[in-house]
Amino acid sequence: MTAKTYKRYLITSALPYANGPLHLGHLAGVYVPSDIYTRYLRQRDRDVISVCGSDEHGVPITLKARKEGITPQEVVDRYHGINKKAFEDFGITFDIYSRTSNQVHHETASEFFKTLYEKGVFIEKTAEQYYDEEAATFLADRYITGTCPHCGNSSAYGDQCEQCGTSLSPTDLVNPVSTISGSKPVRKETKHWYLPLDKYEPWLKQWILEEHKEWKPNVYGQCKSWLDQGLHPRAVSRDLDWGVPVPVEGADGKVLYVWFDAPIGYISATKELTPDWEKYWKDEETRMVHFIGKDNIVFHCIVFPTMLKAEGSYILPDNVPANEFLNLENEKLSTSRNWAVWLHEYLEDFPGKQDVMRYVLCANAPENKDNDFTWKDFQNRNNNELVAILGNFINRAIVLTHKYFEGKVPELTSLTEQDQATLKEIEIIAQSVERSLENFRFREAIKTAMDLARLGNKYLADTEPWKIIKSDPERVKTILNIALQISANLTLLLDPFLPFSMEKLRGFLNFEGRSWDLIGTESLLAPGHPIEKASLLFEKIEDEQIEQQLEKLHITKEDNDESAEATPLQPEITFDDFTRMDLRTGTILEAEKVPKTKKLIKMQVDLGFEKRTIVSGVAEYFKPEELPGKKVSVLANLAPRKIKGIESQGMILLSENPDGTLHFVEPSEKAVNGSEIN
RNA sequence: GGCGAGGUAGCUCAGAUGGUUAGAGCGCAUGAUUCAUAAUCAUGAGGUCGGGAGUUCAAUUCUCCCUCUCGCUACCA
Repeated sequence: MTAKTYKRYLITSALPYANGPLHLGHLAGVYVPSDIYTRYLRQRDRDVISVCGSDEHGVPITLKARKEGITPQEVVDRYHGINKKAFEDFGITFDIYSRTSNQVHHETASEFFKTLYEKGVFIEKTAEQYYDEEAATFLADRYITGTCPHCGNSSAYGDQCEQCGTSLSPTDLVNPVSTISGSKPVRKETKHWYLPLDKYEPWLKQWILEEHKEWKPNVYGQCKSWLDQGLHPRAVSRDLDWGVPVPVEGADGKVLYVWFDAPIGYISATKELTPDWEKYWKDEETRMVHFIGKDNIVFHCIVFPTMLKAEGSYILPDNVPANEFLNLENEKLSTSRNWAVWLHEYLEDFPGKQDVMRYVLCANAPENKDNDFTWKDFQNRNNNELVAILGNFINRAIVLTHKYFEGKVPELTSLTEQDQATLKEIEIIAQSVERSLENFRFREAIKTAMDLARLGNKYLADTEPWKIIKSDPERVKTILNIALQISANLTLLLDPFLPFSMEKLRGFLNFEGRSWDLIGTESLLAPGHPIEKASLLFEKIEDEQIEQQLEKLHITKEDNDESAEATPLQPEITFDDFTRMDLRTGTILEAEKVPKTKKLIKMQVDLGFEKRTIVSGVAEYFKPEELPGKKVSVLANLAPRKIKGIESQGMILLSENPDGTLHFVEPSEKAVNGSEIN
């Protein structure tokens, strides 16, 4: 809660990375809340702009381009287009949806770097890195493959071995190879710039831990965790040819690291939007709010503020209402496993139902913890809430008006106590919604807003106009007038949440009012004002539609299980290569968990001619007590390696299923310990 | 293993600087009602607030330990 009042608002929403399409998780975590908040502020006639755009730099995009044989620009053009359209289709109304590959951004980011550079903010460090002489370029970690020093996988990447999951540094690799030219890279010195986050630690502690105790617990806690662990300088440049070039002499072939470059995208988008951009970024009377997912907390709460602080002339975010993650039918969303509801596919299956999804995602937003999206819940909320409560109330009010008063708003005659209480309630509800929105409690806000429709239903049920129309038509005039005023108020109150449906409802009512301040007014519709015949605001979603969606996911799951993308075959080796591996049969004698680790088990393995101690990371799938007696295959001549202080003398062979489960490669019972495996 | 977040009715979630009968929506049951997309309205049944110990006159709310889920981090096949 900010005691301070602000003149204007700058809303930023996390820049989606332009190497894939958007799914429900993105919408629920970031864009629906940010859009609701922005629409609300606009409706209050606040000076507000909402900026977003595609994050288009970074190594994954260059890799995707290489894989598909197109340029990085072509990759980002494609997804920028798709995602921009998806946002528009869902009514996410950014004032600008820009992109970091455009010129304004390049200039802005470049200038920002230069300012910090000239102020002497950065630390310069020179380190050895692999260089491809044929391609005349330094190699990003992902562009180098080689043999993993841990598991012997010969196609490990420079940053990680996907076979054993170890994170690596390129210099760890045995026999490194450049994936660009296939040549053997050489080590060469290269200079990089680092942002000394550690120096800003005291300031960050004061700013966040003391001055922003009102941030959400998940955000505050995450920041505290980082600050308590101690911050380290972070490199802001990379050797890569895709990105914003480092604007310093002698920095050829270097670009700004994508995390440095991306948040500046908020600034450049604003610049592109308005020549007045500085008043949004450099005036203390602007309230800046970052909408992000939890994966971005550290960048928006620690790194970017540090950059802004170091630059000196920018304001800092006042709040960062980060959401947690959304699961789908009880499983984590996953782009690579296609476990997602893609925005464009949703609209194909449910055309015109943007608001239904907006509603469900807001009502069940992962505000405090990870939440689950299920199709059944989607159907229930649509049928029981949007259709039964909201749509039905509107329909009742309009149908009755046509039935009794030829579609003209009847006049308000005398008000009973209940009438007055009902009208008063509108304002109370509106204030409550307002409070929730100001505090970024969107699920509470939408629930409260729906109470207005509930109020309408209750009012009709209590006053029973259909009963008294014959005995007291004057009274019915008042009743329907109030029911219609509630409907008009609903268009105002629900507009931030359900913009498409409220547009439609305004059409039914021939109502043009948009201002939030009108809410609570009891004469939004003048007596005699004509309204249209109602069509349905929301329609029921049938079981078959839900089953279809579940079937779709079911198929995805089967595909994943069965034809799980076969990992590409390793490069061919010779028979000699093979014979260098000494594989033996063994039996596990004892096994115990290595203390203070999550996955490691220490085993004694009988190889017949000797006993070995082997440490293996299988504790997540096997209990130590079930291991003794198990036959295993052992790579016996692997160089010993110290793991958690224990020397592991060899490696036990395991196969890994697509779902990550591990299984021993078990020789048959008849195999004698120590026998060679050929 | 360390750190952070979370574990509250069948489901999805609120809440409490510790204090009388712990809340909402959906679902369920019963009743009312028919203007309405079999929609609505009322009433009700459901919870030893993850488990254990401690502090206190009093804990679901504070402290400690344990456990489960998610994330970050370390270690790692």
